[in-house]
Amino acid sequence: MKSRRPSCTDSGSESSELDSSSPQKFETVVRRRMAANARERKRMQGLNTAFDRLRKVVPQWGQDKKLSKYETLQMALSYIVALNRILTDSRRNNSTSPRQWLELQLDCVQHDNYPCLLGYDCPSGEELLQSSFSYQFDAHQVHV
DNA sequence: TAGGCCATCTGGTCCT
DNA sequence: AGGACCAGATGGCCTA
Repeated sequence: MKSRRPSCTDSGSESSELDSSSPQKFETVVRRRMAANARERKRMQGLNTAFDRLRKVVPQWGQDKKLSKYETLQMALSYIVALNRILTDSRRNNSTSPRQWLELQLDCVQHDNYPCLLGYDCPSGEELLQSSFSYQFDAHQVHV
């Protein structure tokens, strides 16, 4: 848990909602607000857990730093599209030999980004996928 | 020090 | 009525 903003309802409040006439009413409002805050914290923690799980299954080539939430979503989107493309292409070229299929995949390669693939010296599955997968970390854009 | 990212609070809206 | 979800505001931490 990171830093917490000084809380209105955890201590005292300037919220208009708290202009309650009786002390009992005030107490009820404060209790409700605190419960709502706790629920919201829990909800956001659930969301963050989901992001962490997504980060684990999404590739992070060359990124030693943890992906931001935005980057994680962009990467996931790009990853799904790339997988889908590979699946579609492999079905379409069912009759071709593995070598021919590989060559077809390499047609999609962005040669500027992954020059190692040019010489066919590292056509592993992951690199093949990477080649048709071009989420730009710095540009925050998907190019598939 | 500015900017990015994040956690938290809060009030509004919708749903049960 | 109360919970879930959302978006805006705010302030802390970190890095270039």
